[in-house]
Amino acid sequence: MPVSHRGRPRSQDIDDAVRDALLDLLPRVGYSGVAIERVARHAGVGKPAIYRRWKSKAEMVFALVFHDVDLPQRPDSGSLEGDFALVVRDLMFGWASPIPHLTLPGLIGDLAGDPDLVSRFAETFNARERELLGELLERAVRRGELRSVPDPAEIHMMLIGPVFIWLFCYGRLPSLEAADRFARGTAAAAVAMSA
Amino acid sequence: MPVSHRGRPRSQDIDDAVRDALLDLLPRVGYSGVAIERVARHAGVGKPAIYRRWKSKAEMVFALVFHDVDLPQRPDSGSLEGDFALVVRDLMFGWASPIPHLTLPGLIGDLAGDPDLVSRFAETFNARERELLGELLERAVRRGELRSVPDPAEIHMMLIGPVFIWLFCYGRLPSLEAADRFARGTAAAAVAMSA
Amino acid sequence: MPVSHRGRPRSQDIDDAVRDALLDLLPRVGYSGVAIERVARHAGVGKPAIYRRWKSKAEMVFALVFHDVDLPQRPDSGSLEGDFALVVRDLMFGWASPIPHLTLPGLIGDLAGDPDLVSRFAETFNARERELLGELLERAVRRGELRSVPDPAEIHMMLIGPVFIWLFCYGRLPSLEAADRFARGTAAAAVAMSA
Amino acid sequence: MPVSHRGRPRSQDIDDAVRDALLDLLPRVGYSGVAIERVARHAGVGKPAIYRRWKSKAEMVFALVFHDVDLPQRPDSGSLEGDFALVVRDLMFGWASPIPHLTLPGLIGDLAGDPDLVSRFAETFNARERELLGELLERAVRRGELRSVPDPAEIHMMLIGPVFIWLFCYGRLPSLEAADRFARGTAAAAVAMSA
DNA sequence: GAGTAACCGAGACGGTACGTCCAGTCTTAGC
DNA sequence: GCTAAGACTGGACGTACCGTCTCGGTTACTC
Repeated sequence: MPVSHRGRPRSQDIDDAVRDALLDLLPRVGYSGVAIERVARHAGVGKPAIYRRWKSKAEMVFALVFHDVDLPQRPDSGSLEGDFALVVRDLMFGWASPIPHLTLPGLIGDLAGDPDLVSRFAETFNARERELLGELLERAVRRGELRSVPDPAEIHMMLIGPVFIWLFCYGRLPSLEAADRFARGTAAAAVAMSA
Repeated sequence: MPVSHRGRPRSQDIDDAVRDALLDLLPRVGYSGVAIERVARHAGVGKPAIYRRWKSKAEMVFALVFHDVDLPQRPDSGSLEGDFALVVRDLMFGWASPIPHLTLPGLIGDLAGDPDLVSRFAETFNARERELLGELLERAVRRGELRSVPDPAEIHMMLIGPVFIWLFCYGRLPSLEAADRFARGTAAAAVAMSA
Repeated sequence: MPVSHRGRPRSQDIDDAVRDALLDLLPRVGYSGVAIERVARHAGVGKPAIYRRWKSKAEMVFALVFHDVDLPQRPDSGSLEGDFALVVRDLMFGWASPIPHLTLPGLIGDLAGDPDLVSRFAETFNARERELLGELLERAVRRGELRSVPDPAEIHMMLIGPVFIWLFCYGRLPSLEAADRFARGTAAAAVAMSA
Repeated sequence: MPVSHRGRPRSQDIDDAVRDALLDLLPRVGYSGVAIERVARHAGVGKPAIYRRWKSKAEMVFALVFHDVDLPQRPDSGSLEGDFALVVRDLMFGWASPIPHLTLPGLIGDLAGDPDLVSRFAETFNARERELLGELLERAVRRGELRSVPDPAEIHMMLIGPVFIWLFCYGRLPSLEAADRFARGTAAAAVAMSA
């Protein structure tokens, strides 16, 4: 059933132009170099058309860049440690690719000012990941590696936190060996936490 | 031997005024609300006097707020898990206090633009912490909990990463139980990684 | 016979609400502070309802404020000079009252863009005044002060022009003495122009 | 002795570019079509550079367009009426030329909001004209046409007022005959007012 | 007296312009 | 010779407003 609109409907063309402009600008000038005015100019669009859609740069970037990210399928590697290793590698390569690399830290820096956006970020951005983690942990329980399923959110933080720090506070990717060590360590941590 | 300067020496009064102004502004307006111009106005100082000392807001905040942070003494709790628990609690309460809480994510967001600052941040900010962690891990080796000392930097990331995510991506402090679970998990991870 | 309309007739309530809103806003914010949107908001009415009635702010203000101005009765003072003195005083006090004072110069400034409105303004706003002036001049002819009746429009301009300049370019009312001097001078001018 | 400046001096290039842009835009789009933003864009200059120089559009237009207007020399025509006729014709053609024609009414409309600008406008714009009128009236006294010199400001208003009304309220130039009638009438008025 | 077509009011839209804040630079004077 | 202060330029901010368009609903003619 179509929703009834009260005034003039929004132009899809503008949505598209803004998205294109943003995805063009982000890798070239980084999150802090993206200004609403610049996006508007680049998209050939007025600023209020953007402010009508999103109430801040953070909101816009979140909606257009991070909202609908699809997570890769992760095959069963046969062990919790192997499964975690795949997750860590996906994270590393996902966040090291230009747009997330240039966007994530700035976006998180802007989250401070908008508690509502924080919760949506937490929910939307991580929900699918936690769901996948849940499945993965259940497999480990079935395998007998874990006694019970720990809170996937906590495992999630233990997996992404170190990668985030490494990338954005140390400015470099962890080595593959280090990544595998993380995976091994986190697998052991999961065991300890599920006891 | 003191270095000989050509020309007028910098005024210590200005350093002090700027530091005071910054520490007054940060908790009131947050990192993003701090503008060089505003700090200068608040401190009754010209902008070039600030730009002469630090080349950006990030640099200034880093130098004045994070550079000389002293870490608390951490007694030997008798076990690796207990030692980690103390570290995690210190982190939680340290980062949750107003200035770091309002400053860290924005500062990390700005690090992206300045690779040099990233390294200094990594070195300075974490060096002492890694040193303390090293001692703590050696104690664990002596106790027989660990076979060898893992890279303190990696353990450091595993401890601070999840806390960072929790605080700044989820917008809330972990519960004390969760913090202790982290400590237990990370202790197990250290064991696994030192094998 | 009333004209037959196809469709829904205009609501008188809206006309009234708009007039009230305009007359409330004008003295408070001045001509330039009156925006169609603001009038509409103040009147609790949609903008198109206003645009459907008048094609611009100037048109609306002209129609609602200046169209139906009634001129005061002017008794026969016994001499052309005395009659002119009354006209000048009426003008002075009329234009110095809040709404015309805040409205006239802005409205005239906007006339530039709308030649059609200029003519309606010239016709409507001044027609009655010219008519009264005509009577007054005829009285002067009958009295023998003038040989013939000069063009009332020209006399009109000579009476209102200096008052306009004084009020809106010099920003103050002429003194009563000056006003009387104007009247005496213009009476002499009328004599000279009717010769 | 050159005045000592404390900070960076203003760029003459910007003054020139803004003046050029304004004088290019005014005849093309009229006073109301001139926006600070548009002038800035046209001049390739930032808006604050304009706001630093003039606090409003009216101020800028007044300063750049009307401040330094030179009045034409007016030869002695041999009679007060003839002298007035020349003044009226100068006014007519001066104000009918594109820039004043498109600018004056809007500018006067904007004066309302700025009493300070009103006085400067009154002083600067009219001072020279009043001075010339003073000379002209003294000539008439010497000729014996006037007994004494009336207030040049009042004569000024009687000359420019009707022309203003004709041009900007009636939207057309007076005929030359009408202009001459004005001159004759105003000469008679001056006689009556100087008695 | 139901159908229909025109017109209505409200509100959201796209875009221009507003006036201000701030980043970063330049100029002059002082130490 | 470097410092300090102040004024400068221009990019970006977030908002008010303009004039238009879409929409559901009302009204008066038509059949």
